[in-house]
Amino acid sequence: MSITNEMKGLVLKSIHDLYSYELSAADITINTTKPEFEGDYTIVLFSFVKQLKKSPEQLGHELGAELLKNNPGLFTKYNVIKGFLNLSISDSYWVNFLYQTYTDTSFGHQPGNDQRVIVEYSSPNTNKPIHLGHLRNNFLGWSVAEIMKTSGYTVFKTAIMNDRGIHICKSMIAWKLFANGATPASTGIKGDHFVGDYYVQFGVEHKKEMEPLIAAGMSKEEAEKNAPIMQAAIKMLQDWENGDEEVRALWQKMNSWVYEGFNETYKKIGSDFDKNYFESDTYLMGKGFVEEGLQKGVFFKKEDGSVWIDLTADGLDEKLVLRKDGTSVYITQDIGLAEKKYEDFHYDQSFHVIADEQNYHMKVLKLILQKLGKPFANGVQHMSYGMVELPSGRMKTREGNVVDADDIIEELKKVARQKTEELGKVKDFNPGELNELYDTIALGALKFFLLRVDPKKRMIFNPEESIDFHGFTGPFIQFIHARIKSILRKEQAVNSQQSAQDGLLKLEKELIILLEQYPAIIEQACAEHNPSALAIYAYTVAKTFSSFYTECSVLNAESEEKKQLRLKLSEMTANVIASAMHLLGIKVPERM
RNA sequence: GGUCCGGUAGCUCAGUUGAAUAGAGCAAUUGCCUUCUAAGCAAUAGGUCAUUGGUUUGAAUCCAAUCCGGAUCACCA
Repeated sequence: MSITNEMKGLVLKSIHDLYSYELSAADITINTTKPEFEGDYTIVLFSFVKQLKKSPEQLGHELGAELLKNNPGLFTKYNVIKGFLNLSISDSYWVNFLYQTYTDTSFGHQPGNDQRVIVEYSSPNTNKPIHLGHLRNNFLGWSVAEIMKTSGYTVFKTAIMNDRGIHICKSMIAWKLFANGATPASTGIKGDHFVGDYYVQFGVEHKKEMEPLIAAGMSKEEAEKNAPIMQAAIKMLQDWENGDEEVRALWQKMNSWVYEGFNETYKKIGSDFDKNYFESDTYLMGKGFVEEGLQKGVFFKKEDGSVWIDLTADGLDEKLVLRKDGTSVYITQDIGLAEKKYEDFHYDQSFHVIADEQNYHMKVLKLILQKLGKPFANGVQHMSYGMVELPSGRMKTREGNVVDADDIIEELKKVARQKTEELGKVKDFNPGELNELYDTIALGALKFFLLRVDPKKRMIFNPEESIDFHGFTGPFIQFIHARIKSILRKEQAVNSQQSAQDGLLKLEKELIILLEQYPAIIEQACAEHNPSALAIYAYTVAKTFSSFYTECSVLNAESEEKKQLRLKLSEMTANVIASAMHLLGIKVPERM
C-alpha cells in the first residue's frame, strides 16, 4: 500500500479515536509538502475542519500529536501552518522501503484481474504511408495497451486495415495510367511510399482535369465528380465491388506492396497486433443489423429506401445507416465490426484509438449499439486524441505537407549518430551495436516527444525546430539510465539488512519519495488512459537523480553504509526508469 | 447556427477531483569538466493563468457571460 493511502487510514483512525467521528477517505487531501516548509507530506485540514467544528489550528495540533503518539516509527515531527498539517516521516521508514524494493523489477505491476480489453489502434488506409499523426496513434495505442496489461487487464491489440474504397482506387487508377508497369522492386521505392506517390499523382491530375470543366462553367463539385480520372476511379470501385477479376488482382497486388512497407515501419517502431481486421472482409457485415434495427423500431426507412436512426432526443441529429442503393456506410460497418470483435474476444471493454475529429462518430456508434441492446455496447469506448499539426496547419497527404514517419526517424537517427560521434563515448561499439544505439535514441526521442503531452490535446510539431535531445526529452532520460548503469558496472549493491542510518540527505530522501510514488502513477495513467503521466514522471525521476548524482558521490561515499544506500538507490532508480520507459515503448541503453 | 474541445512565460507544454508564494523544457544571460558519462549540474531573467462577474476560508481549477482558435453536425472513411 502506498504511503499516502496508509496515512489516510491513520488519519481516519485518529479522528475516530479523538472525536468519535467517522470521516471518509474521500474527505482527506494529502499532498507532498512544499519545499519551503518542513515535512514530507501535508494533510489539508480545511477539507474536514467544518465537519469537526474545530479551528484548523487546534485540529492540526491534536491530530498531529495523536498521529505521532500512535506511530512513533513512522512520523518524527509535525508542524501546523494555517490549515496545513505538515508531517515528517522517519528516515528509517524510507530506507526500509528502499531496501525492500530496490531489486523489484515488477514494482508497480498489479496481479491479473478478469477484465478483457481490446485496444484497436493504428488502423491505416492502404493508399498512403504513415506520417507523424499516425505515429501518435500508434505510440498511444501501444502504450495504453501495455499500461493496462501491467495493471492486470488481459489486453488484445487489433487493427482494422482500411483496404478498400474510393481512395484505394485513386492510387490504382493513377498507377495504371502513369506507372508503365513500375513496381517497388523495379524502382527501389518502399511499397507504401510507392503507392502513396500515385495517390498524390491522382490528386494532381484530378485538379488539372477540373480546370477546363470549371472554365466551361461547371461548379467545383460537378467538376470534381466529372473529371475523367475521377470517373475512372468510381468505375473501378464498382468493378471492385462486382468482383471484377482484373481489378481485384491489381488491388491485391498494390495492397501487398503497401503491407510490405507498413510491416517494415511497424517493426521499426514496435507496433504489434494480436489480430488484423480487413475492411474488405467486414464492410458488408453491418447490413444484417439494419434489418434488426428496423424490426426493433430503432431505425426507420425513408421513402427513397434509405435507412436512418433518429438521435435528436439524445441531442444529436438523424444519422444515415443504409444508403438508398442498399449499400452500407462507415457507421454500419463499425456496428458489424464491434460485434465481430466481441465474438472473437468477448471483451469487457473495447477501445478505439481514433483522432478527436471522430468524437461525434464514436458517440453515435455507441448510442446505436446501446439502442440495439448489444450486451457489449457499454464497453465500447473512444480513446480520443488530438491531431498533430504543423505550424502551417493540418497535415494532408494529398497536399504533400506531411512529416513522413520513415523520413523523420531517419533524420533523428542521423542526429543521434552525429551527436554520439561528437561525444565519442562509445568508440568501442561495433557497427551493429552503434546502429542499435542510434535506433534506440532516435525512437526514444520521437516516442517521448509524442507521448509526453496529454493525448486529448492537439499538438504542434515544428519541423524547423525539430526534436531536441536535451531537457525534457527521451534521450535525457536514456542518458541518466546509462549513467547509472555505468556506476553499477563498477560496483553492485550488496543485498543486506538495513543498517541503522540517520540523516538522509535532502536529495536522497526526495528520490526515495518519488520512487515510492511509481505504482500510483501507473494507476493514474491506466485510469486516465494517459501515458503522458508516466512520461512526466520518468523525467522527474531522471532529473532528480541527476541533481543527486552531481551532489553526492556514490562510489566515493562518506562511509560504506552510505555507499550501499546510494548503490541501492541508483539501482532502483534505473529499474523504475527502465520500467516506466518500457510502458512508453522506449528502450533504455546500458551505455550512450 | 447547434454540439464538443481548447486559450497558462517569447515558443512547446505541466498543473484543471479547489489548497500554501502557478511549474518544466527550449530560446536568452552567468558560473561549473585533473574526481562515478557535461545528451549534465547550479543560478538569473521571463506571468493580468483570454476577459468580466459570481460561488468559497481558499479559484488557473467550479458556475455564468463575452472574446479568440479548432473539430464536428456528409447517401466520404
